[in-house]
Amino acid sequence: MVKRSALIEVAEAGECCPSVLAAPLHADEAQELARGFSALGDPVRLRVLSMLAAAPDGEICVCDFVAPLGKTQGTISHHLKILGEAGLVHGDRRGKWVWYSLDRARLASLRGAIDA
Amino acid sequence: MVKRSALIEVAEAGECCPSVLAAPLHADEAQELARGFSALGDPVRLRVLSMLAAAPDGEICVCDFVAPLGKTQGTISHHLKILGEAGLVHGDRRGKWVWYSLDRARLASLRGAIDA
DNA sequence: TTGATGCGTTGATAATTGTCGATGCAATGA
DNA sequence: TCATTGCATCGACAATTATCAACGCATCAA
Repeated sequence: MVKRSALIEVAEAGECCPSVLAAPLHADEAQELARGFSALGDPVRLRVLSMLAAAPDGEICVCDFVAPLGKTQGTISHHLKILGEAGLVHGDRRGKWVWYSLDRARLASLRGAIDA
Repeated sequence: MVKRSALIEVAEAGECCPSVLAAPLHADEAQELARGFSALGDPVRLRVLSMLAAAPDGEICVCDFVAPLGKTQGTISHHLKILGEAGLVHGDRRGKWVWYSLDRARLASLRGAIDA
């Protein structure tokens, strides 16, 4: 797909961001949205997001999710990967640690899809 | 539930409806929210909701989902049940037909859970 | 260099889920 | 009454998923 200017992309917002309430969704649009909402459809991942939202510095390292969520490190890593693939979080490696932060714009995008 | 001013409702947001962004979610709150978002995490169900949102009369009978969505009647019924259990749709039987309608308040509630 | 620590990945397993075909039930009309 | 139609449910199956233990890799400190 050809990359165009940001302005044009914004002007095409109605085309790029499908909405559940605006008009009947096509199969591919629904597939894309469903991927996003599926990422929200797990209690562990919702708690990850809420912890990130409440973090004073806006970021939390993987090791600090383990104890509060009561899951093994491998499981936490698995959920962070799913959230990352959905564009909801981003990881930043600094030395031994990887700090994750919330992508509020992506969350707002999903919210917009079910907005009146 | 008593209706109060918007300011007070904002102040009490953490008590009445769990929010992902307000404060770290507890396991049971996350479980409840995850059930809602899981219902949104399937392309067929999203298309059901979008069809209902676009329906002129605000309701559609089960048989009218089958052809557009390309699924069997049993499968459609299955998805409608999941949406119903999540509180997102309601069915109303009239004679042989069951007419489903969208619960916009419930959808707004889920939207509010990921609202800034 | 060696040992320890944080993190991602892999393999395995149990549970859940999406789908279909078949069946059963209720309501309608002949 | 009987046949038909619309819908929910059941049984079965394949695919996905959540979880853990174990492993490998990278980084840091001694």
